[in-house]
Amino acid sequence: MAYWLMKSEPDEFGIDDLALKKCERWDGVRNYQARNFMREMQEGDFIFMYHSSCKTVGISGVMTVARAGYPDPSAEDPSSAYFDKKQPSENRWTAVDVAFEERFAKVLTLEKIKQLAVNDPRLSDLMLLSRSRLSVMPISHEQWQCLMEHV
DNA sequence: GCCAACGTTGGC
DNA sequence: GCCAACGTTGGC
Repeated sequence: MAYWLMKSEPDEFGIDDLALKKCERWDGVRNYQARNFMREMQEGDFIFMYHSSCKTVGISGVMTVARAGYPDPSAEDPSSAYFDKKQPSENRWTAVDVAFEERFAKVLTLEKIKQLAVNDPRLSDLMLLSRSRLSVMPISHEQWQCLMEHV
């Protein structure tokens, strides 16, 4: 059992959208490190959904991995915004399916997480705070518990 | 909308 | 294989 965090822009697809749809493909990731983490995901793993580039930035809820990594169909689809123009034939990219688990009553904001990290050594190596542009990252069990205590 | 951070591309 | 140019992410 592993824990992860994935970023999404809620104007595109947020926790409310997932709550309605229950299950959705998570595609369009075009960064190697993020992709490699997605390839490690196992069915049943827990994922924080993180809302970025929006009014209230932070963790908005919990998802689970419904289907482990598989070739991302959007990379081969010329009509997709995520079409891989360089190498459409050798699908380099990975998608997973995610299932809705929980929507937090209040977003656990980035601001709050930064505050918590000042005093709680469990959060000292949270990748969210050190790797600003990484959109998929692992979360340790300790970090997960610590963050859940403040939801 | 600005801009810092940083990943990717491509010339050499 | 270096590194400058370029493009994208994401907080503010």
